[in-house]
Amino acid sequence: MPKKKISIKDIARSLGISITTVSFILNGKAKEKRISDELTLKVEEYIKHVGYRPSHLAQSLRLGKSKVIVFMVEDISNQFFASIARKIEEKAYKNGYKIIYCSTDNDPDKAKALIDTFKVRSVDGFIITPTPDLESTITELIEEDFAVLLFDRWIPSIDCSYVVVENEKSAFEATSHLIQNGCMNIGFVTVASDQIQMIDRLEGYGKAIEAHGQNKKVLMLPFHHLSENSASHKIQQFVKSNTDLDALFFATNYLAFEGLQALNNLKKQIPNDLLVVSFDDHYFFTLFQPNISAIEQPLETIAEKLMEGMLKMLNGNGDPKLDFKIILPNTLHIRESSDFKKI
Amino acid sequence: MPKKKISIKDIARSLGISITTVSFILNGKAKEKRISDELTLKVEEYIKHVGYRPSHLAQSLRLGKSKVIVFMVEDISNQFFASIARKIEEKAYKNGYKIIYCSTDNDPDKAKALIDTFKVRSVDGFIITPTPDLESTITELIEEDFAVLLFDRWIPSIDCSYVVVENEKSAFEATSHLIQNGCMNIGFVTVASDQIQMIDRLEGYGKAIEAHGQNKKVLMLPFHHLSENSASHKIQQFVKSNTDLDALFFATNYLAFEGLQALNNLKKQIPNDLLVVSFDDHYFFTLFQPNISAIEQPLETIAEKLMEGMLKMLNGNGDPKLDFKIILPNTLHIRESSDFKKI
DNA sequence: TTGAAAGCGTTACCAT
DNA sequence: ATGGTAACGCTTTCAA
Repeated sequence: MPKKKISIKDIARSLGISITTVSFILNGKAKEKRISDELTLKVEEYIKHVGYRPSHLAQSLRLGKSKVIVFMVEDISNQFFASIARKIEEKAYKNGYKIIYCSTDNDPDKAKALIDTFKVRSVDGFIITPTPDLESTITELIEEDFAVLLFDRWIPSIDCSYVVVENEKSAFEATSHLIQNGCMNIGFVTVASDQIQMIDRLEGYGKAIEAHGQNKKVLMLPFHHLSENSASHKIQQFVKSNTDLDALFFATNYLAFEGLQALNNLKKQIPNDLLVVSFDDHYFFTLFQPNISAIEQPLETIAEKLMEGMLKMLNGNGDPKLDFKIILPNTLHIRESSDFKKI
Repeated sequence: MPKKKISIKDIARSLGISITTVSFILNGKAKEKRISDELTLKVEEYIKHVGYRPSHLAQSLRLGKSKVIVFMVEDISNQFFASIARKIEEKAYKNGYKIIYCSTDNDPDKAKALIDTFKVRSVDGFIITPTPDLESTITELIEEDFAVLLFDRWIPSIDCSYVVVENEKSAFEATSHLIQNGCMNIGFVTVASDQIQMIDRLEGYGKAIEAHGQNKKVLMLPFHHLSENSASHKIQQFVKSNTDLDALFFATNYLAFEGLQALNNLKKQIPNDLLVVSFDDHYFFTLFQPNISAIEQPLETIAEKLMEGMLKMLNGNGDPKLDFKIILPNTLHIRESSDFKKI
């Protein structure tokens, strides 16, 4: 027997008072509206007694705000996104927001369809890792007064708030670190993608290489079908055909995993034959023997900033088009894979 | 300039017809209600023209269904749960459902608070990995006619649909496999928890050990504060103080990770010094050298069954208390860590 | 074949 | 100090 759902009206009727009064008390406006303490107390007790809970649905409809934030990422099962999801969740709930997630697979059509679904006036804000070709969709979103916050990557051509990390700088640092450790031929393994964070990482690598008068050796893996371990094969080819390679810098951790597989197949020793560094630290890198050097993104801070920005936009005191653009520094963890002294 | 939100009323007014007619056409009841093809077409075109989208909020309020499912797990950043989340998402969206996620950290109070939050009539169903002490809360949920589906673990004392895997059987198999490979002293590493799936795994291990007249060697790690690498330390102690140990069976993959760390610190060779098997396969296990044998849960099938069950309950033709109890088989992947022939 | 109106549960303006 | 009521956007019964 379903517990009978009780509404404000029921309360009002039972207590012989009006809906308005109950509503005022519920919303803490008892004092302001000068409702007697006596009645207030009586109502509050009754409410607790019958276990009344207001309907968020009705409130949302009435107030035009749903207290729902969409968290749209490339793939929620990716450790990086899942970790952020975990951290954001807490902060959101603490502020009375719920989070709906969805994955785009970096497919623009899917992303657009998803955004379209959510635009149907039932969400307040969007936290998005934009796929390519999303400029107009996002611009529309902003014009329609949704709170929009990009992260992981941003879109240079539009004016939209974001939270990202220093991709170029960290890639530059990591590459320089390899060079300082004596590497003369550093290969960079990345995916063929016009995602800005990938371009920035490549850029950082390139600048460091050029600054030392070395030559760039870049392996661009096709973006799709990476999962079939063709990636590992391709990396093997790359290493075999570039016999003078003395280091490998992976643009993401999943590329590094494939790469480690490849190096293992080739019986290459790390760091004796090749030094290794990867973007995106992972629990696994410290478990692996030897430990793999990696650039750690500040997950906690990213999540914090994300919620901070979102809440600011949502509670938008005044400025609706708040300019919230955050670029966070990373941490390079130098481990055994790129430093003989650590071995 | 926010695009003006357009409602059924606007459409009706613009076209000089009634709201009812528009609603009927929108809901595909034009034929049934015998509205002229002419008018139907006109309305449909107008709707497309102005880009009208119905308000889910208002529909939900009216229909008493929100098309939202809560996915409540122990920790959404855990690879296992994140993977299921990813797979469920797709199926849900395809059926017009949205998914709100939340993590309990296996804390009953948190779980209760979360459920309480969602009960506020704005969700249709719950997919839950129950924490301890949740019997009454879940029973209530069911009584209040929410669709409830447990997974990963279930609650023996209450009658509630679930999707789980054959924990005991697989643990039995894995243990037997170790015994067949000559192990005489198999240690079982688990967490001190009364989660049924953990108990079942221990049970499976125990039965296999007993069936061969061997002795049980169980290490129960405290459930909380596992992250500080005390777990690894404790496993080291365990291995050191049980010198005759010739195999380790980990009840979950994160325990295995800690264990591998520990074995590495102790300079133990796998499989020469110790064979290793773990519950819950992980990408990492095939990357690690040597590859680690593991029991793989059928993620895809779990997600499939979860959505299948959920949809059945939600569209509940007749039976509201549908008895949807699924127990899925796992796959034991025998790899180098437990089989000398594979090396 | 179409329309009026009630009702879902709120909030907030305007009365009293 | 408290109450009546419109409105949020939709579905559906009943009437015409």
